[in-house]
Amino acid sequence: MSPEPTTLACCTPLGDGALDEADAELLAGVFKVLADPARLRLLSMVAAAGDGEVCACDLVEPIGKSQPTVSHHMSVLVDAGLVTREKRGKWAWYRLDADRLEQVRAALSL
Amino acid sequence: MSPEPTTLACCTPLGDGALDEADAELLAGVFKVLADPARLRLLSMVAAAGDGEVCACDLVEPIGKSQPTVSHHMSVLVDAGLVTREKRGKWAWYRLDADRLEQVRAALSL
DNA sequence: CCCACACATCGATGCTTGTCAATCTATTCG
DNA sequence: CGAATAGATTGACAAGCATCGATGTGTGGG
Repeated sequence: MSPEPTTLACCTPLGDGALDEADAELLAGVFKVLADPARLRLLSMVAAAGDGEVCACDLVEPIGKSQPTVSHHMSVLVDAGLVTREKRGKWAWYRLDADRLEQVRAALSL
Repeated sequence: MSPEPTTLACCTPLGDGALDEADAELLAGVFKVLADPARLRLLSMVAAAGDGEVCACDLVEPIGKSQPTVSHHMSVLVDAGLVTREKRGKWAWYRLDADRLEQVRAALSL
């Protein structure tokens, strides 16, 4: 999707006066990632993974979407820094980045 | 916009196992509202209002968008329950719904 | 009563993006 | 090496949406 890996942490909280255009764009980018039901379900599945990680092969069938679509969504989540991907052998394993999620949560503080 | 005022509170937190399709749709709807820079800036301006409320007339110029566009965005925020609108005379006054925002924040908990 | 003003609504338009089929890449195993 | 499998990438298409100009609606002042 976006070439830039959204390195910027994220975000002046809403409460800190009015956001400038740059901050708003950055924060909106994170919410754009969360603004899709399939992506939210995938994220929650990663978050709920028993041993902290989940294989891509276990995501396709329960989500009811095609493999390319799931791969696409996972890439978006990775680019946003919300999950990490590790390829082991033929499989891709995903882990939640809890700190990143906490950052986003903090951005909604007043 | 949407006829339904999004009455549903919002949301099983991400941590509570995998979200079902309905919850995901609902939660994604809230994030969709937040996934626009202009809307985030407007929301932050309402949140930062000195006396707790802000007039629509004070939003158009600083945001750099047309009056219809601002009106549209504010309606979306109202429909999402994030702000309330009160018309007094010729003017529309907006207030932040902090509880609602807190609900959204809580949805990102693990 | 009429005009000016604040805001909402409508219609049209261009861009973004979720989705899938087809294909490509990489890894494992005989 | 060659076949099979997991996953990523590409291309195409449709749907959604941000945006604006034009217009509609309601309010207050003269």
